Amino acid sequence: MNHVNISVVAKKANVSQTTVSRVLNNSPLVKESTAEKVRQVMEDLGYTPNELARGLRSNETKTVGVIVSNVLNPFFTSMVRGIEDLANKANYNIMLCNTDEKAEKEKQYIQALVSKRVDGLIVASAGTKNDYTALVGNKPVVFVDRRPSGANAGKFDTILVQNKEGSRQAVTQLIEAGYRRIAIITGSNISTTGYERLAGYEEAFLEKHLPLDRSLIKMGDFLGHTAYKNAIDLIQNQDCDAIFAANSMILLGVLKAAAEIGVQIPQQMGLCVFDDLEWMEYCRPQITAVRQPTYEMGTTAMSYLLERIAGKKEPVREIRLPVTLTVRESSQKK
Amino acid sequence: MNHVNISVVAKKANVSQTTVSRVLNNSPLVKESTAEKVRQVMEDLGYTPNELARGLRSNETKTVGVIVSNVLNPFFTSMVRGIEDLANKANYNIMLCNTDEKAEKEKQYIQALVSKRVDGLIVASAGTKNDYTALVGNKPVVFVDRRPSGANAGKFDTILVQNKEGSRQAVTQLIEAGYRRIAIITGSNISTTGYERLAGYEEAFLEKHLPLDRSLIKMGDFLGHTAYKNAIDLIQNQDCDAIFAANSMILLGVLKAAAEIGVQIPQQMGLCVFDDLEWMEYCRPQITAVRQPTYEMGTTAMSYLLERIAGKKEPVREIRLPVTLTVRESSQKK
DNA sequence: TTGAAAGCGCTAACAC
DNA sequence: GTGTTAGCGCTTTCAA
Repeated sequence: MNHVNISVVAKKANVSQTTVSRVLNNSPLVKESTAEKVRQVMEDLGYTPNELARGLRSNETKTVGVIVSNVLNPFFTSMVRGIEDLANKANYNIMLCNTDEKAEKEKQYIQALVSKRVDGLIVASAGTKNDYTALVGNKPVVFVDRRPSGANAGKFDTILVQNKEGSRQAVTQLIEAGYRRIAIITGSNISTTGYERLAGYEEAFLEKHLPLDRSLIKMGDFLGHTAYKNAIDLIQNQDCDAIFAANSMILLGVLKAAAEIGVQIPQQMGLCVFDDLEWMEYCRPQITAVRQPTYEMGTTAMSYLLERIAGKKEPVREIRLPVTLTVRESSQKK
Repeated sequence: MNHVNISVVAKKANVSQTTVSRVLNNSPLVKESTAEKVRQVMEDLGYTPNELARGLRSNETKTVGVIVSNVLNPFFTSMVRGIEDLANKANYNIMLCNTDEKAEKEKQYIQALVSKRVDGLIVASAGTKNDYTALVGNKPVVFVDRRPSGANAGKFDTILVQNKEGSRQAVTQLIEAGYRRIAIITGSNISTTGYERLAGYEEAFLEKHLPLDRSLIKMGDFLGHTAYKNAIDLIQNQDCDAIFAANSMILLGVLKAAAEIGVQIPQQMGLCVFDDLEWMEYCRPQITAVRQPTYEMGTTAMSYLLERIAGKKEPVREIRLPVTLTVRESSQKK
């Protein structure tokens, strides 16, 4: 901003830079009267410490990087808010990045953030190709939502949800409601979320001793780009009578397709989604959804990260947060 | 990360630090063969330039601060995505902050970001109490969504939408659809969004020569905290037959109230909202909404900011992006 | 309780 | 084309 730095303050206050620095860091080694005088001068001069210089010297920036696939996905929005709230409480700022699920973009972001010397990273991994240890060195990283399968991925704390279980419950409920040709539209099978949600779907059929029709499984992307097209195909050509959308971005595509074609939900087609949003309760038909503790995922990830930044050396943790199915109108055949 | 810095690279490559620095900055002053050698050494050593040191020296961090009231509001989510996309293209990172509309929190964020030497700031101002020039000095700031009325606020570029016009159109349509006791639930009257949307509401009544009933005007908050309670009161005690929600967070409270009380939309009550979200088109009843170009607001703000960072000295700009009303089921009495 | 001085990793005159 | 040198603004020994 202006050009008042620590030495200007020091001169004006007739003390050394060291003393000013001590006041800045609340060192108890400074006589209270001196400290008071220095603070007064700081105020008068409108002094703002340069955190770049501080960081350069002390190797901590009070900044963490947050890398998600797309903050427009309400799942990530809420997680990011959880992260930011805790970060703010701990006097940290966050740098937000969107990868759009592209491993290359993710890699570039990580490099940029490491160069900017963030104290740690929270990553919803886009892919498996990145070798995280090579990228971040010994900087702490917490993975959220997905466990990357790349090299060294097992060396970092990871926060997941009960994907398989949530998915199994949702599909089981559709089966019990009387639907039979139940389709799933999900994202890439490479990610934990992708294959675990698919696994839950398959398990539900197995448990009910029902046959699995592979043409009812659509693997697109979690960004929702291909969901509409997939839904159209399922409804028009595959004779499906229910769709399980593996996240809310996919659901939007399904809703669009259903509205266009004019299928009645839940009479002609059942519907269910992984990730519960507020409006799903208020619209008609209300939409059956698997709730994930998104905000808590964020706060948990951030609290883990803060512990690692503080130097915690305990073994790597992987936790699964619980999900809950809320059955609403869209999955109940009249 | 590790301890390889510019001098290590220089030694290993048998050149000076200057040369390494030049290679880093793609200076044309370096012989290609030398540059190639240096690059090779960098690669071998896994060298990552320290942006803190660079920023300290060069006074630019390639980082901008983004301050919104709440990223959970899809309006801001989309704007943030727009900002981040353009930032990424321009090789910038963003620091994201949520103020929850608290002037004090906003002030602390600004101070922190200025200390961290962001190159500029995009702010959806929480209040009027902050003197932005005092806070940011001569650092560029672009205001979005709201024009702060505080000291010196007129010195910064500002991106707004046609609040009054959008609101007027929405309420006019409700009137023309036959609703008469049309209520508005809006946020604080201090913000541009607050008073302009209210002004549009009032103008619609004036134009139609209809009386204005002050008991149908509820001024709560844009975070949506008080919307439910206000909606309950309007429906149960004020005999209102339509509600205009001044943003989507408020709409959720209204929907909740309507669902609980069991009023039929649009037969018993009309509904309309400022800010159009994808699901509003797919749920039943489809919700009439005023669309704002949220993503474009973000990219526009960021492009303005980049210009200012680059040193553009032109007069302060204030622009209004257009809004469009999409009439759907919720505002059409059968 | 305070200060002098070195140096974090980099860039930018200025010389050669 | 390349190197020498002096800081950017701060923290941190070490000494007093």
